[in-house]
Amino acid sequence: MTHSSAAKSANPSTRDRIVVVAARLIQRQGYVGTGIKQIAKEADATLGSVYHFFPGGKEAVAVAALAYSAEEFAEMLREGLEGAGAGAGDGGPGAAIERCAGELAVALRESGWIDGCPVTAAALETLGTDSEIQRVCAEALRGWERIVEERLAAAGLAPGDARELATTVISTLEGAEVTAQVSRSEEPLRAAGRQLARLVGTYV
Amino acid sequence: MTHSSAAKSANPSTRDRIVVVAARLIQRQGYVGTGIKQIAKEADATLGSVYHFFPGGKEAVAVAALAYSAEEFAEMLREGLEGAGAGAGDGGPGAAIERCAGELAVALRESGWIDGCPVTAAALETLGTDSEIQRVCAEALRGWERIVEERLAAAGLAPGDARELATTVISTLEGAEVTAQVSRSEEPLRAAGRQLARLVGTYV
DNA sequence: ACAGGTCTAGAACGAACGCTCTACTTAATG
DNA sequence: CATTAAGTAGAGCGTTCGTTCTAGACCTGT
Repeated sequence: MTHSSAAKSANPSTRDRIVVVAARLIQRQGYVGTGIKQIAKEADATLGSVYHFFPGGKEAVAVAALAYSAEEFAEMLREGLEGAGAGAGDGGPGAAIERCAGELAVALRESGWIDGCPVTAAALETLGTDSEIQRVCAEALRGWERIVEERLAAAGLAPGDARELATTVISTLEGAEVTAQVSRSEEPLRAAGRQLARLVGTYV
Repeated sequence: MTHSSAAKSANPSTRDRIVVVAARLIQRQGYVGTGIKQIAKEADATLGSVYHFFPGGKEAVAVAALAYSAEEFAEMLREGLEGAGAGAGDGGPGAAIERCAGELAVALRESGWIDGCPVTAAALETLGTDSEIQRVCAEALRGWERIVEERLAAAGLAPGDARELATTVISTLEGAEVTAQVSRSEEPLRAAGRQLARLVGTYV
């Protein structure tokens, strides 16, 4: 780790401010819809600073921003899932996943339905290209799946079941988030949480 | 219906060509990433023609294109689900949904992983705005949910269950499609299909 | 023949895009 | 104090964006 890796300290460096602002803007407006100049302005930086820290230009900024967003989301996922022990005392992994979906729903509503999944928008826009952005998004999804998979395995599921279920959990949360944003309602995420809990319940 | 509503006839009108081409381009590159001039060029039309048929400009073209894509997808969904009768002779609605997921996976692979859900990309990009595009995307999702809901209700599910399951099915397919595109693999859609079939099976 | 829509054709506009460039200020090191 | 690197600052490059505009081609009814 370097001396400053986009931490949310009280006095973030210029580079960190650029990464954090870019992450938020890309999350809301997508990769194509977010301009370098807008990033610079909202991060209280200048164009010169942006190109100083990211000689690779817009794509390099986006890669750093997406990696940051991905880790942020992974953290949220880990915290949300760790509450569920291996036993059934707290409802098991199904209840934990349902709780995660609920948290996502609340956060989404509080943001005015605009702060959705940080990588979906960027990933879809750059599908045709062979950009580095693709790789970061793919890694993010794999990483999130792995977190869920380990949680399910810890709850006693067979490795194959845990793997396939984890993939589906991430896909469902992803899709439910989009549906919730478009319909401006918590219900898709709530429904997805309940159904996922029911589905997980059929394995334990 | 008018005399020509973007039908795939042998001699499509200029307007229809614009709609079809715009639908495909927006599906692949998103709303912001697709230019009016690119649409005109690939549809063998001129800028003048585009603005003649769509005085509302780019947004009007996108609205027509998304409505067309939405109906196209709805058709596919209806055909995929109608095979499943009310009885369990053909596996029931769960198997039908799994078959739909399989069809999506094949079509996605054959397109080189670029022809995903026609409305997701556009919906995410225009979330912050109060554009008409939003409304079309929301209606599309609701329409697809209704198709699945009716299919589940016809299979004997309670109205409440059918509704909530339908929402989850659409969300999951949506998310699994994105995941499949990003990871360039059929597996997310296959897994989602199997898990959805299992989930539906717990109701019948 | 002629008038009046419908449709085609593309030049041109102002704005915004990503990016490059030079000039300036600050900080650390000999 | 001199030197060098790091970081800040923004004007300006060429390009592309969505849109507007004028002009011509085509068809139909009288």
